[in-house]
Parts: sequence; structure tokens; C-alpha cells
Amino acid sequence: MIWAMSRLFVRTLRDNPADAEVPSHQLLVRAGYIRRAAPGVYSWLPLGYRVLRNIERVIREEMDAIGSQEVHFPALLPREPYQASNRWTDYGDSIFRLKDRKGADYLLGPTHEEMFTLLVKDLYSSYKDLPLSLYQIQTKYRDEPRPRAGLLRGREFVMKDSYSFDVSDEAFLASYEAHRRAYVAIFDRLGFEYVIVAAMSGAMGGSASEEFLATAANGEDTYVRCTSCDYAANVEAVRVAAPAVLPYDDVPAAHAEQTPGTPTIETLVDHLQAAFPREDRDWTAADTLKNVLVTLAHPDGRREPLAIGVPGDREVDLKRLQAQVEPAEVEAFDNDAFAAHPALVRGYLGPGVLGAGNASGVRYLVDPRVVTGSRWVTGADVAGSHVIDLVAGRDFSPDGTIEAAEVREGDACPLDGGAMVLARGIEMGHIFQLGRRFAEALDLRVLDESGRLTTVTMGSYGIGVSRAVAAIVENSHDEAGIIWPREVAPADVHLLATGKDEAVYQEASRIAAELDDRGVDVLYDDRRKVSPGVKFKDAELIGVPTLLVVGKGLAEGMVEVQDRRSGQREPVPASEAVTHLVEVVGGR
RNA sequence: CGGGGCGUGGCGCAGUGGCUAGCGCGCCUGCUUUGGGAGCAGGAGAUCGCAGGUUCGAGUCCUGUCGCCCCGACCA
Repeated sequence: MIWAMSRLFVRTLRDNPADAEVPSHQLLVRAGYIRRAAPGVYSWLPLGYRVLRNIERVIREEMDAIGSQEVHFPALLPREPYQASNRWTDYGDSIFRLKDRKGADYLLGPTHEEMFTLLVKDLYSSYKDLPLSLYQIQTKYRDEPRPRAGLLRGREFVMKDSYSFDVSDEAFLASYEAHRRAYVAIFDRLGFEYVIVAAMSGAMGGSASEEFLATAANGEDTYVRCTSCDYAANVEAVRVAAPAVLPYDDVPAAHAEQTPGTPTIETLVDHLQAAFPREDRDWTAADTLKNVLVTLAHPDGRREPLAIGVPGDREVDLKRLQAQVEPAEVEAFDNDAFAAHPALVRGYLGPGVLGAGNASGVRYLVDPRVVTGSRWVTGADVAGSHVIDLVAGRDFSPDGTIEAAEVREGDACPLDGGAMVLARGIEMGHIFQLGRRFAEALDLRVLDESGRLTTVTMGSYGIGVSRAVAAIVENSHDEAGIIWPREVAPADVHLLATGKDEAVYQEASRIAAELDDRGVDVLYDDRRKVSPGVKFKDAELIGVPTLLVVGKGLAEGMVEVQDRRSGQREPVPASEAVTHLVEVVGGR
């Protein structure tokens, strides 16, 4: 295929659009790949659509290779299946809802677990039909509270979603592994750096869960990586390396002390140091137990207060907390909430009033570091007073543990205790065990070998296709523009004819045609009245990995091959240009 | 929803209450120019987000409203 720039529907912009902040957004708009149609909604121009389809092609090839079969569901969906799975309410405001002329409820699909489950239920009823894997590449709709960064978080986006159906957990594992292999193959081919991390399963439920994150400073996800083993996890899913139960026989009985004017950890530590100095070591924030209150808003409208106890040197990470309490939403504990619970003393909150059976009755969950035998200073539930030598398991018993404390650089790896480092990434793919949640909700059961009905177990696997376009750009660009990996580039070769010599255009056209014959896609800048500078700038912005320049060197029979990434230029005889390029970019 | 910023030709911006709202890019016409975002000349293109108000007079001041972007709570 040959695209002539003189006719191509594209207009490159010299300036960054004012509403674009991140490089991928700026470059994709400037280079004429996408245009904003509405907040979080983008139109695809010819170059952009081509990249998108290239990514889809890679995904299709690898999904087909593991025997997954492509189907296509509507984006416009009836309410009932989502009602049955409870997601009509669980998804809340994130669903685009609409009514037909009769007033019946519809939604624009945010994801399609229900539809896949029902389709399989419709047609299959025997264990002999399984395992089964189906996928689709579909436009999804989520009314994000805050779309941002162009294609990175849209309200309309393209996603590959697939689902596996198995009779047993063992069989599921094989399906999961096959998908994992396919994902590795896909992301390797797409040509960006990524990591595979342990993850939370979010609103989907289920247990086993891994994310494929494109490493990117602009990423929305933070993950940890162990520096001494191969453990990696989204911070939301990090398990704290909990210390062993500690002996506490020699710890004195808990005693309340006057600590006036110490509503914060910082003021408390200063006071302890001044009023109760210790011989062996100074008091630190890590000696204190901080109790943080939040309100959980459940999808059914129920509101529940929750207290979280964490070591005083750590904040509660709201993202981690949110991931733990899904599908409930975390809200701040406001003045009204305090008013409703008079036993809770702001600034001097302690386990004495928290948890089942205590004065406030507020559910009390603690960080795993608060193990039995650990020794704390914490609020005495009286203004201006704290309790010292309070021992977990002896003096108080929380209702359970929760992984909500912030994760920090240098924290111990839960596998081998090594130091962990933090980094950012863009979630490109997510594979996880759905278990039987949807199969149960929608009654997907098959007859097993012994003729008994058994509930099917499912896996769910997603790839952000349109997001991948942006993630690749984030990963692969420079000051001048985009640098596409070969597999997804909108063309194989960007051919520039420069100058006004008609012979240049004739030779360039000949080369373009010949490349086309050899199966090499050419973006051909044949614009006669455009100066060479503009053509070079446009080419760098657009980002085709290989450039062929036909210009003034042609008088000596030479053309020039440029590598977009390295900037390397190589003179080649015009007569050998086609052969040379076929070798560089592939082709027949 | 909380915090911050911004709405002026297609894009990026300027515009001390005062005449016909400017500049750059882009676009159109002509001539020149063609290996790194060309030059000259001419031209098209705007009810200054919207609605009220203050004023002899509002892009500019006030109130409200809508929209957009960024930072926090969702997720591919």
C-alpha cells in the first residue's frame, strides 16, 4: 500500500495542543493520529486507525494461536444480565445508562463477562464442550469520573476481552497459563517495556490476578519490585511481610499517661521523648499506633464507619484501602460521622473504644505489622491522654487485619525479605481468575462425567488496545516526535522526495511502487511545494521507523536511508534502495 | 465530589473600561524559494463560552452558569 502525503487526510500541528499534558497525548494529536470528540472520547484519523488495527492484528494472531475464538458482542446491552450479576448497581455512576423509547433500561457495555457467560450457557451444557476460550475486540464505555491524558484513560476505549470456561480449577490453570503465554507474546511483539505484577482483581472478584504494566513515568499505577528476587506487585496487592508473634511477658501493664496537646503523631513523639525518655533508644513514630477513620459507602447505600490501625510512621494509602474494600467506596470521616459516634475522640483515638464489643462498635482492622505481642503507644480515648505499653493480643484484639498502609521504597519483600523498589506503570493487560462468581450469578452449569451439574469456572483477560497506542508512544518517542516499533507503525517506510527536481519525484514514485510490489507499506511524501524542512519535521513527528530520502543525492545516483530511532543515515545507490529496504523492514 | 488553572478566528497566544479586537502558525491567490518547520505582496476566517448586571461605553468590572485541563478517590 502507498499513502501519498499530498492526499493523506492529516494535518500536523506545530504547537502542542493546550489541553494535552502527557507526551503521548500531545504527539498523537500533533502528528494527526487522533482528534478529541468529547471528554475522554477520540476520533481516529487514518494514521491512528492504522496503528490501532496493527495492534489488533497482533492480538488476534496470538489469541487465535492459543485456540481462543473471536466473537463480537454489541456495545448496547440490556439491563437484565447486569442486574443478575449485581453490577448494574456495583458499577454505579461508571456505567453509561440509557432508555429506549418504551422506557426500558440499557447500558453501554463497560465489560462483557455477563454476555459471554450467558452465551455459553445458551449453547453448551456438557463438560465435553470444555475447555472453551472466547475473545472479542470491542469498544467499551465507562463514564470515568476523570478521563485524562488522551488515550490513556478514556470514557470510550477499545479493549480486547477474553474469557475461559473450564470444569475444574486444575483445568482453569491450564487456560490461565495459555493466556499468560499469549500475553507475553503479544506484549513482546508490540515492542514496549513492561512488567508482570501481582494484582488485585478489583470489581471483578476472583483471586489469582496478574497485571501487565507498561513501565512509564506517567503511569497511573505504582508497583513494587524486589531487588533480590523476581517478586513484583501492584502496590494495591502488596502483602506486608508480617513479623512473627512477639513475646511480651516482660512488657509492663498498659498505663494511660497525660499527653496534653498531642493530637498528631509528630507532637506525640516529641512529648514522649520529653516526658518519658527511654534509655535504650529514642521514641519514633513507628512506636505509635495510629487509628484512622473512614466511612465505607456500600453500593446498596449502606454507610459503615471503619477504623484502621497502622504504625504511626505510615499513612493509610487510599488506593490500597479502596482495593481492599471493593465494591464499597471509601469516603472521608466527616464531622457528621464524628457527631454520630461520641465515643470517638478526635486525635486521641485508641483500640479501647474500637472493634466489636467496645464502646463505639466501629469495626477495627489493623495493619499486619500489628501482630500479637507488638507493643504500642496509642490514644487513650480521652483528649490529652495516650496509653503506653499497650500490647496487641493482650490489651486489645482488633476485628482483623487489612492491607492498607502505604508501601514504601525499601520495604521488605514478602517472599525473601529483600528490599523493594517502587516504580510506575500503565496497566496494559490484566489476567485473572474469575472463579464461579458470574457462572453462579447467571447459572452457567454443565453436566460432569458423573452426570452431575457442576458450575463452570471462568477466567477473564483484558488488554487495553487503544490505550496501547498511547502507552507505546509514552515508551517510544523523543523531542521530535513518535518512534513506532516496526510491528505497529502506520507504514514500513516513510519515503521523502525533496526539492523541486521532477526526476526526484519520478524516481521516488518508482521506488514506492516497487516497494509496494514487495509488500512494503510506504508513506510517500510527494508534496511538491513543501520545503524539505517541513517534510523532515513531519516525518520525525509521525514516527515511521525507517525513512528513505530521495533528493539532491540522486544526481549522483544516491538516496539516503535513515533510522528514525538512532538517527543514523546511510547513503545507498538508488538502484539498490528497494532491496536494501526490504531487508531492513521485511517484505517479500 | 474536593483543590488549582483556563475559556478571544482551525491551532497556539496577546489584549492599562474607550475608535474598525491584534500577533504567530495554518488556509487561499500570485511571484520567488526547495536537504532541516522559506520570502514578499494580497486575501478569507471571530456574534471574545453562555446569561444577566454595572456603565455614556464591557473581551476587559460584578454575579450566575456551562465547558475544558491538571492534582486527589475508579480501571483496560
